[in-house]
Amino acid sequence: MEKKKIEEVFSILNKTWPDAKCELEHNNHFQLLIAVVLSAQATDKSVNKALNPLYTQYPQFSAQDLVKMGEEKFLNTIRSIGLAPTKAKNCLKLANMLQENFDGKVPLNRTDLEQLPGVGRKTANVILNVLCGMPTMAVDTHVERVSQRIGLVPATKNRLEIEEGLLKALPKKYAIKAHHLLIFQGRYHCTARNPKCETCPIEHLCLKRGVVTH
DNA sequence: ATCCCGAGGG
DNA sequence: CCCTCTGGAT
Repeated sequence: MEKKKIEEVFSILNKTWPDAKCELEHNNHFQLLIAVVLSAQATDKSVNKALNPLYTQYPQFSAQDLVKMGEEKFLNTIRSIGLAPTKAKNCLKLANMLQENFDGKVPLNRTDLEQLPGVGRKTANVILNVLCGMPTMAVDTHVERVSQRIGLVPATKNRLEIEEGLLKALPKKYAIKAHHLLIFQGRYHCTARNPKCETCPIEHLCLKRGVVTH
């Protein structure tokens, strides 16, 4: 898609969702990291629902607190989230690694983040974007679907290609916010099933134009 | 390519 | 009932 049209897409998305931001509740870096790890193949609503009681009771819940709590108890608090046993195991190991290697703090660079269990490129990109204001592009199910439907980048299922294509095509003005604009478009409008094409604010710019098949 | 796997929506 | 959700590790 031409640069001018891409700029128009993000301009409209920005007007549609001026307050687009991370919707995972957290009071500190560690809580956000845990929330993002738990959000894999799960809605942020379900993650907030499971973590809210914990974070309300312990507003500064930290890596040390999670280690003290233990895997079994933590698993019970997150049971309502899909893939819970794997995630609980990863979170405990992650908390231990933070204690041992990073003074209990969340490392704010890609290399260290991606060494942590349950943390891959997408999660690292979210952390760097939300906590550091870095212009990263976390490509998840929403960003992949939306950017492919609109035609922002050439058709591919390779998420790294999509990430690089988007970063190259993005107007710098929206470099930091773009990720959340695409998330909101995907979450509330360009949904996987039954997308609301009839009332889509960028329908006239979309490659699909209401002929989405899946 | 396949496995991990619960709630919510349609 | 079936599909989807801010993926990651093997």
